[in-house]
Amino acid sequence: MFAEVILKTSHPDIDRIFDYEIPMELLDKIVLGMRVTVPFGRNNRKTEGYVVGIKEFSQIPKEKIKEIVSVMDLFPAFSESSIKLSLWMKKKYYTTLSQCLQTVMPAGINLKNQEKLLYFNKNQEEIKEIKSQLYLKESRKQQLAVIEYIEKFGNVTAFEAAKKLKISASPIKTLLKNGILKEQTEIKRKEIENYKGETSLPFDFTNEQKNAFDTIINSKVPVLLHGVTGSGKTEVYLQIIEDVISKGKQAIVLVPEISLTPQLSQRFISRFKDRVGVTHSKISQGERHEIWQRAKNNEISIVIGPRSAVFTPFENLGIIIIDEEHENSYKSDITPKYDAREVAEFRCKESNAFMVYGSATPSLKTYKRAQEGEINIAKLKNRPFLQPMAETEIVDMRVELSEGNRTIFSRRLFEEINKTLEADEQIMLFINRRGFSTFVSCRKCGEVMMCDRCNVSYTYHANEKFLMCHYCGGKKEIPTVCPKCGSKYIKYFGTGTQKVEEEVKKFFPKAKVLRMDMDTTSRKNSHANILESFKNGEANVLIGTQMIAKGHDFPKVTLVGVVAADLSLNTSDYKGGENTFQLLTQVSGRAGRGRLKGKVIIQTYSPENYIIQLAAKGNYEEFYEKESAVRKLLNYPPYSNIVSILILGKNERDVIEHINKLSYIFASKNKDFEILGPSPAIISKIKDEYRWSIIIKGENEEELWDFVKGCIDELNKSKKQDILINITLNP
DNA sequence: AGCACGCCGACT
DNA sequence: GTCGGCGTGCTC
Repeated sequence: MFAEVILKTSHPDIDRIFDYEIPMELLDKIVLGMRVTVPFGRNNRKTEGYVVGIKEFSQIPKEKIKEIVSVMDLFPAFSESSIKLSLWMKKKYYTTLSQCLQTVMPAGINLKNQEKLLYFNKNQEEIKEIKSQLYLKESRKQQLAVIEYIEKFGNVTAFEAAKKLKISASPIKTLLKNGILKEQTEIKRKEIENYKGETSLPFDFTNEQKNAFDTIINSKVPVLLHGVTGSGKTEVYLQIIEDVISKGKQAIVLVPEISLTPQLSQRFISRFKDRVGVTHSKISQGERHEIWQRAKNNEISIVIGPRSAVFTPFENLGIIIIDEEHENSYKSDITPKYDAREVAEFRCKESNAFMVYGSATPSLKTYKRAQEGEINIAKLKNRPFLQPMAETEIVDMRVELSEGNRTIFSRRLFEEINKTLEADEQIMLFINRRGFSTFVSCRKCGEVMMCDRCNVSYTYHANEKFLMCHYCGGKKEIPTVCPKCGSKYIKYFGTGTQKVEEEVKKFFPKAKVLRMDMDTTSRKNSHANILESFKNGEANVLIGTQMIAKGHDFPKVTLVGVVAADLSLNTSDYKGGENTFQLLTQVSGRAGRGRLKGKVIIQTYSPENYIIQLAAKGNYEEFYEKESAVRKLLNYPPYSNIVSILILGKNERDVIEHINKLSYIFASKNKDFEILGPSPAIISKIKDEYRWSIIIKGENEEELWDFVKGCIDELNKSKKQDILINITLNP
């Protein structure tokens, strides 16, 4: 018998099947999905490999074929369906099959084998008794030796004990089988506690919810559940999952890491108790592996987690729900750069499962698909248990300036902060800053310096003193007066959380302020600590970035202030508008979550901007119409696909030389793709590495991908060693 | 990716 | 006459 093996070593040249003979003694152990060690290369170096096929005959000349050395685990690391998924990912995300298999494999699999230790499964008295029994039976002296070894040297692995005592694994296996010893991973896992709290019962559906439920369970294609915050999406999820698991199937719920709050998991746990497994970045590799195993063994039926949970190895998958569908975190930023939404659709199609996208502000891509009938849609427009959405007010900061207010707070916001503090209610001040790039705008008329060609803001380069469009690479002098109104108040825009904190302390000395951003949350758990102390009322003002916008419930917050909506609107990429709409809608949802009515104040230099106006009204449909018209006009996604190619290296001249070469290859082969650049990346240098990029737009994703891959392959032929090439689809 | 092979210039 | 540079090619 022969095994088809993919090697762990990930390089395009060796990312193919190698045939190995299965030795007699391993015949019964080697099955599809097993991790094995094989000799590879001239030196027969021991290499990790994955069995992706088993066959009786091999085409490879007999003298070339080597034997598998050993198996790495007791059970296969992946199934046939995950091999199929990996093959699909390889093609879709331009990586090696080896990388994809490793992504699909259980987290912490290496740990498990190395760290499994032997423990006594009986108390001291019982052990004493067992020892004396063993002593009487001469043939089991080896078992006795194992027990005495553990008593003397503490918990060791089975492998270690056998080696030290120069015995086989068999006596240890017998001890395990008879329940005298048990194996446990060294990483201390929390015992899976039986849920003792109250069981939450299903709510009665409103008509809208009932309709949504019916749409989902009758749909053969994904369903977009478009529901405002507080419209009861979660209850719909819960009851559909109930329905799915009652049929013996399983459910995966994906949420962005940031909104995976204890409240949310608690809602699932109190409904489904120990049928639920929750994963997130804070849990250990050991616990992750535990959840993976329990899912595989059908001990749990529901897994909630961030994007990697999409690989949960349920064998009878019934539904995948992707909450907050529009979030960027569903895209992996490391290779393979998979999109959990696409992986989910693939898995659902394969196993005939339901698929739900949930969002209050769907991505344009998903909404477009719904509009075109490619997927179905269900809407939830009412908030059955909550106050109506908070009242939203837009304040024109240009007027503030012209009337002599040069502070970062408008008079209206100032007034409302005072009122809220008086009433002993809470305030959230939100700085919707994204990334690092800064733009230049006129504080008198609101004019923003933009690249006409690409409809994105010019990025301000403080060191070199010029403006640059990072799409087409176009440069521009920084104007000294506003080209539109002639005012001299034209300058780069940047307000940070620290500045806001200083100002709050200056103007409202009595306020107790908490600040949450990258600086204050770097320490472990400080994120949760800050939110907790705000919730407990230890402060009355919380200042923060995106982090504070998502998912949290603060019943005492009645005022939300968006200090400068322009910050996320004028970013150097085409998604600025979409992101701003989503963020503003989300922060607005933070006000008035309890019994008190909320108020939202949005400060901006462009109050006439449709994004800000429609976000204030909560009018998604009109936002979609307007924004998608702009995208269509400028040939941006979802009406096209964009590939961004990034070239990195320590030597700037080499980087530029490579990007120019690539640019030449593109130009010489190009048919009808729009090619922008080369230009320095938005962040042109990170950790001493220079970064240049080229952007290509094309209508058909596959054609564009193939074209780019072909050109990159050609560049690779003459590539210097220390140059890295990074390509991303629709970044 | 690793690793050996192999063909040229700078040394003991 | 040998050591070591890294270009080329192969790995079941």
